[in-house]
Amino acid sequence: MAVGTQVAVESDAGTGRRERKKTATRAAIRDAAMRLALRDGVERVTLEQIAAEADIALRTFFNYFSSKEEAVVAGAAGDFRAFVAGFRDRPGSESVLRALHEAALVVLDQAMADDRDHLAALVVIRGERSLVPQLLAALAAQETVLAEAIADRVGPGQDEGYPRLCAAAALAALRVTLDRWLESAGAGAVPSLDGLRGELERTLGALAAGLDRPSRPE
Amino acid sequence: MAVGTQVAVESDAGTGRRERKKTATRAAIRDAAMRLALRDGVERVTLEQIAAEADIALRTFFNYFSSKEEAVVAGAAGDFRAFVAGFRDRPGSESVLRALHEAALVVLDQAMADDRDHLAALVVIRGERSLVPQLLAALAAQETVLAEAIADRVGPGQDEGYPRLCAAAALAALRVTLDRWLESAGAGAVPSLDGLRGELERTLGALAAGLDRPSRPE
DNA sequence: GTGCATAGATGCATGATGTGCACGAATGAG
DNA sequence: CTCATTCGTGCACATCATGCATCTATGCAC
Repeated sequence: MAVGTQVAVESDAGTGRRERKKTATRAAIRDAAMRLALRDGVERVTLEQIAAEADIALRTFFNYFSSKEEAVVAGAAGDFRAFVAGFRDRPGSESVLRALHEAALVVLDQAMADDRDHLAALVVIRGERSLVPQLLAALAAQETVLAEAIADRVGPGQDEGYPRLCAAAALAALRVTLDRWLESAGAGAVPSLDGLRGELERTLGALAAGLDRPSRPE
Repeated sequence: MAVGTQVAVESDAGTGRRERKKTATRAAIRDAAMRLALRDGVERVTLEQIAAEADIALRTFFNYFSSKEEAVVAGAAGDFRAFVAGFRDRPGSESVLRALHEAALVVLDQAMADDRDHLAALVVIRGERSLVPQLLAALAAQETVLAEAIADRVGPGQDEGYPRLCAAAALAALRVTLDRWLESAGAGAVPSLDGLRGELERTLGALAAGLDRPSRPE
């Protein structure tokens, strides 16, 4: 490898060649899984194919992921982690939901700037029922982390249950918003990012304003 | 069978012996899976054991569930469905969140009155990481149904995204509340149902009042 | 009741998944 | 260079999951 080979996406724990190789292998597997799943459908791809595509032994696959689904979802899961990490970095002047909103926008921008196709993962997942559980599990894992971050942000001595409730509701809101956006994509190509931004604004606004509604009088 | 043999929990589609046998078999498998999972741990139970316990052929298992996890989670999934169905039955005089709250209380009461151990499922699931995805998937499935029910309740022409957002946030809130309650159970026995009721009240109240909070000034 | 059409249960064969174990090669530390 | 550790790999094995063919029970029409 020459000097400035390729990019340095993801969290390349730059310490030592070993670590670098590991993250590279992990990325290779993830991308291979995604590529094949996109081409043939998740169900019709075998681990053997993925291993071959990533140029590793079948047995090695399990050193990185415990199932095919986990590998395919890994990309999206990484974005979730980035989102939560981004939330932590928001200035304390922003309220909780404001910070969540801004963090979401930052992740969106990063995803667009990145070469990897972040949309592909979501599109595949939406189309394949078997991936939903894994995606939700990845989301739930971040929910715990996010709850801690929220607890740190609002400080102690507050409403005991607020952090987890807020984390769960916020992630649910983001999930629904993203889902509706992808749905509206459906036929056409990428439907304006601005539409997504607007939806985000409205959704989180609704969370802030309160979710109750009267029933239809009739 | 004599006159009043046993109970009639679940949704015994009472039409014909065939349907009755099917639901009975399904329940037998579900209960067998739960019993064995509770005794030995989900991972250490094989489908063969479950099939033997439920007195069916291994192959037959797959006529009812597509995986061991699905069978174990089936009980909880049924409660979710009951909850959403109960929501539909709430009078139109109640606001959306009010109706959700009442429906939750009704399901709780039913679960307590029932002979089947509804808590067991949740306890097992909490303890076994591999079940989380399946549970979340079951919840997500009901999220769609709930969103439709909410849409019907508030009537058309409203905020386009409200039903799904509300459904997702409400189910997330219920999940978190239940989880916190089970967590607090931990050591001791069943920690007062009234505690759970109170938590529910506060959680849904928070959803109604709005979730934003200022960050810690410091 | 008789006979038919269909749904469900079962067995068999087979591919795919996932894990424990052991060995060898690459890596990093001294 | 030497050693300890980590990681990749092959092998064996149990389990999971599905498609196909077959057999049986059920429901229905008459």
